[in-house]
Amino acid sequence: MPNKPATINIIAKKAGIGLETIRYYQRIGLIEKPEKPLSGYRVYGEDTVARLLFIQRAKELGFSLTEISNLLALDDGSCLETKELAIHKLDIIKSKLQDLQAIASTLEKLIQSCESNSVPHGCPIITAISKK
Amino acid sequence: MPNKPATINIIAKKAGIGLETIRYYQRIGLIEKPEKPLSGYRVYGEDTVARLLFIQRAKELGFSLTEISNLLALDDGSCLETKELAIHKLDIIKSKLQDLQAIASTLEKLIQSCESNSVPHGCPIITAISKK
DNA sequence: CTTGACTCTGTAGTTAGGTACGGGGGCTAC
DNA sequence: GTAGCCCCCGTACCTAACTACAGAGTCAAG
Repeated sequence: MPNKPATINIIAKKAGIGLETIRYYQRIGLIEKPEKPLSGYRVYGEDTVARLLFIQRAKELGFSLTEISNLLALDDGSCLETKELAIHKLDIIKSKLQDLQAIASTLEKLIQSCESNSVPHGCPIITAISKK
Repeated sequence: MPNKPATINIIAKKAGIGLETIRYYQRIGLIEKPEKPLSGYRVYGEDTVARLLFIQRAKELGFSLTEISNLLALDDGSCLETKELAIHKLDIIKSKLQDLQAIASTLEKLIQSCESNSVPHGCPIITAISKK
């Protein structure tokens, strides 16, 4: 017996994703449905798996499904626009990083001061962060 | 006439937030409603404005409202308990930082690869995200 | 040929974080 | 004393990204 036809559950496992999620992506047009045999189950190709893996990876990079949809639509050559998107995303991430670094060091200091002199009543954490 | 009583709309403007959002925060217990005069409008204090500003800031840093609720709850416990929770929060922040740093450096590499590639055919960003 | 696992389609529910609205009443100025 | 804001409360609606489920069909093994 040759390898089984790749039905939706098979590619879901290959892509490490739930099959309901795949159907959801189909509904919103993020991936296409293969032609349905007149009567039977749809069969998927490796390209679908690749696309799903791309989506997963792009999600990890902080792209929304809408942005991913745009990215995929740009695949026919418009490198410049893709770069713009990536740069924009990087800017947002960088400023988030700075904010987080600031609060991390603030928290670190507060924890240290908590260790050195026990504060009698009410920890100053809230106040300190509010004042930032 | 002295300054007007701080009704919900006044503090909404002070905190730079919609009044519907404030009511929502009240519904989910993130902020308290001041006592309502037997018949009349609720009046808010500066502490509410401060709390709202804290919430705004913490949200910008990527905390969920639930996490913010926990952060705010730190204010009531003993210093020891507060410290424990602060340390836990710091751990969370640090791992968020690592994730964001990983994302940022990946994006940076992708953008660079785009710059060094002069072929307007098959964007390296798309290609790179597809692999891995 | 029956059984059980799987698929298809459509629709409904979920969580997070709001946003909007309608009916009722209070507050203030003219 | 009434016009025109503003507030209160409850409820409904919204987007994103799923997640679940019902009912019908299909496939493959025994």
